Amino acid sequence: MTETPDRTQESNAPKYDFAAAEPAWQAAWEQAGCFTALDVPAGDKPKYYVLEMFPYPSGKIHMGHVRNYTLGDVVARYKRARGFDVLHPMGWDAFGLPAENAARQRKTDPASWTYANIANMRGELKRMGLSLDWSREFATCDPEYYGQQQQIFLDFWKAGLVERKQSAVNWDPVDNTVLANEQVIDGRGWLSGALVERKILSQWFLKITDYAPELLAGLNDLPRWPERVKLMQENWIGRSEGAEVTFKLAGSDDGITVYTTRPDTLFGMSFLAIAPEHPVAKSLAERNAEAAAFIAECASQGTSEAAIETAEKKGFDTGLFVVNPFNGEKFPVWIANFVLMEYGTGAIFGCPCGDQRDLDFARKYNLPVPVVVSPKAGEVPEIGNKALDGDGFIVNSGFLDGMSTKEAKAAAIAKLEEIGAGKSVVNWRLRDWGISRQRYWGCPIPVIHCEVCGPVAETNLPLVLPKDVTFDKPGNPLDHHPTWKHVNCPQCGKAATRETDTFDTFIDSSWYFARFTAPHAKTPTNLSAVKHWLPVDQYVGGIEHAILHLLYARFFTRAMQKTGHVSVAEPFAGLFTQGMVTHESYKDADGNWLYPEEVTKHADGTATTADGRPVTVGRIEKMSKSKRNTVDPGVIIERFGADAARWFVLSDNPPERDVEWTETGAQGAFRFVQRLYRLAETIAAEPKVAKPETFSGEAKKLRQLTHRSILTVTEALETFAFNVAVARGYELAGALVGESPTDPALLWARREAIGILARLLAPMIPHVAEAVNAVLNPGAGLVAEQTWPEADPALTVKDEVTIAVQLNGKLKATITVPVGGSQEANVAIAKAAAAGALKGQTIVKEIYVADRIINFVVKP
RNA sequence: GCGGGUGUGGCGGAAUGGUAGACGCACCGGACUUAAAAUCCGUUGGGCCCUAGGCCCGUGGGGGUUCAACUCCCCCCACCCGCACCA
Repeated sequence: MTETPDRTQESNAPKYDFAAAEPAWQAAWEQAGCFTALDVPAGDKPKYYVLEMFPYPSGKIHMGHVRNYTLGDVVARYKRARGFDVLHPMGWDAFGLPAENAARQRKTDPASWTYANIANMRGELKRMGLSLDWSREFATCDPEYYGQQQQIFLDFWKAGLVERKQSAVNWDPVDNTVLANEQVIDGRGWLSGALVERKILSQWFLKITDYAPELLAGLNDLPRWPERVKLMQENWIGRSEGAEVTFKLAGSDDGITVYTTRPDTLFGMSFLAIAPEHPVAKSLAERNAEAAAFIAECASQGTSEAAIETAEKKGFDTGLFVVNPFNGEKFPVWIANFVLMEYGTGAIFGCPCGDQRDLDFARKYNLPVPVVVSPKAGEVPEIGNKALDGDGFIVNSGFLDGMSTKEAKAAAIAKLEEIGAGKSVVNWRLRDWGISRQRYWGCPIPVIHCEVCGPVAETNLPLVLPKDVTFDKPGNPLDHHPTWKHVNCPQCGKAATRETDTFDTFIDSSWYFARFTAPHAKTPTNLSAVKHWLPVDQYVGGIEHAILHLLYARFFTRAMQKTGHVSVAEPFAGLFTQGMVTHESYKDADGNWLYPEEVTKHADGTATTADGRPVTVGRIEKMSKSKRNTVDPGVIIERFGADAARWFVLSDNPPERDVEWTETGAQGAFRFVQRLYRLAETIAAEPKVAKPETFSGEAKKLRQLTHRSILTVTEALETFAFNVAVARGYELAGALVGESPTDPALLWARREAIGILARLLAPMIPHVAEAVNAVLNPGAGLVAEQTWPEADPALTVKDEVTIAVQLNGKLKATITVPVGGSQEANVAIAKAAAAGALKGQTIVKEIYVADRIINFVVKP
């Protein structure tokens, strides 16, 4: 009892104990059921569906998740306060390669690894205080989910949206395994190091190309999508108008058909090039060893378009010739590694003067470069190493001479049709969606292959993955399984084989947003629920998904609409794409990457390891495990609290840009949370006064700031300018710092300000907002259940304005005048204010923009 | 290679074609303290002039349109995202 309390320690302790408060407020929200929604709500509250891209359960949340889910949570909490009935669910994109890799390395099975990761990450997300309806949670690897997905696939099949086609995969000839593109490094298998081959397999496809026109046109119905995302999708779908032209092989009745968008340049032909997989190339390879060798070389380039296009342009002269239908001349046929079999007809005609790639190819193999396009009508320009790929005028081209490229296209097509050598066609870059994966940890494709009946639908869903699989040899464990694939045909009863491929995981993420509306329905969707909740009003995720995931989901939704599973065509009415989270990277003297916690930074800007070895501070890069420049959100939340972590990821820059995580920034956020609570305690302890009749001076100014803050924060939240909302929060809080006043009007205004501030910031820092509210109004309800503050219009109108006075556009003075003052009066004031600068100058012109600027154009 | 984006103080960034640098971080100075931390107050784009005060330069680089350009147009550079089997 004689112990003296350590006063130093006590005064050092933060007043706001986030570690105790945050879980307590989370429990209070849960108990009040603030965030649960009904599948089919009664009543007439408007609905708002907020969704963030669900995470892959890698084991721990990362800063990208913290940012993504905080952004979505701000929207969800804000919309709730605005009176919307909000649906804000969370789940797990749980199938995929990492679980199989973990199974191989650690001898665990993918399911238990995945579910353990989910359990851990669920805890971390809950600690963030997100306003999620956890009752809707599911993982895509739950049989309850993927069984419904199998049903959808069978419905698509019946509806004619599924087909079986040949397509190429990356084949590792040593491990006898199909490789993902990311497992191919510099053309070699990541584990075996063997040169990867292109191998053709029979696979399942969804006919996304049937919807190409709709997917393109539908972009016009998405005003709340970023323009750049729509542009990327438009280019990806790649509608082009051109012509198919058939070139007769010299001395044969056979021909090669090319697709071209430049029929106007047919007279500029220099060669014809075909893809290595083109039938003509293949048949040549059968009798020509050199051709076969070249084709094999091309096949070692891998399947990714980037790899093919960045590879050195190479060709093989087949010795064959084709005849140009316009001028009857003969041109050589080459096999070229940059011609894609998947695009157009797998063959092009080469016009070097009008296409850079063709020109590079012609220069490399010394092929002629006939000039047929000119920027000026009638002139024939010199072509160096730069092709004239823009619009212009046609020269040296017979009947096309003198026409613009646009006119010539139409004329050339008309002629082709007239002579029966070609026709006008619309071509799409978009290819059908190959959905077969030769892997275990995915949704089994519910098909049985019968020699008599062909492929037949599995009748007993869900078709569940077998658990007794081994990962001790390469390849697909489903295929290795001793019994799983051997079944009887559901139609004829004869012995048959199960499909051992699983679905592309992009399918899992193409309808989860629909399943969230009724996650426990016995059918894929509950129509009443999807009708009520879809489309998603605000979708939030990374820009890296701008094309594939979002396009697949748009297609899948249309296909589900056709098969009666949903009632809308577009899944996401609003889209926001966030930037990445970055951090400085560090290397030691031996060039090894170091984690931030291994690095000590010094005042002089240098850095060392804990034991004093020098550290090179590298570039700021996207947080990634390989560069070790990651910061664990769990550690950050433990040190600074969930609110501080949320505040920091919102504060430092606009959400669509990359954000750099910095220790000092996190500390700053922590201090703000503390300051806010301290302010509330200070103000709560001030005398409570009745609302005065009038406000003047400082009190009026504070009230004006408070009510303008309502407008500015509201606008910032509506437009995703969360960093601006944060700045306004700092501004209003800053106005409340300092000694407590005695003026009753100011006391009243301060109490009003801190209460409104808490509500304005609650979407961003919900825990401390509750704490502030509780200390100001003990016993009052939760902020999470309050409506959004409303500004008093009388306090938000500006009565004075500061106008810039410029000479020749350069600022010379500012004047503060009543809003709406007359031009005459304001110009007179401006002349007086800038009298010094105007001395000896003649005013040539006055530019007057009311309430903004006065610019005197002057001459000496 | 192709498609899409980004670039503003020491740092993150703000700015309907109209006062560039709001707000924050960091730094520096002051108050409080035996001291430190925390907190509070204040300074801070660069250069120049003799103070008051004023002048010049300045939004990746170069050109252009305009009374006025971070903002619009053209060319270039650097970095980032995507490229169909990573999610």
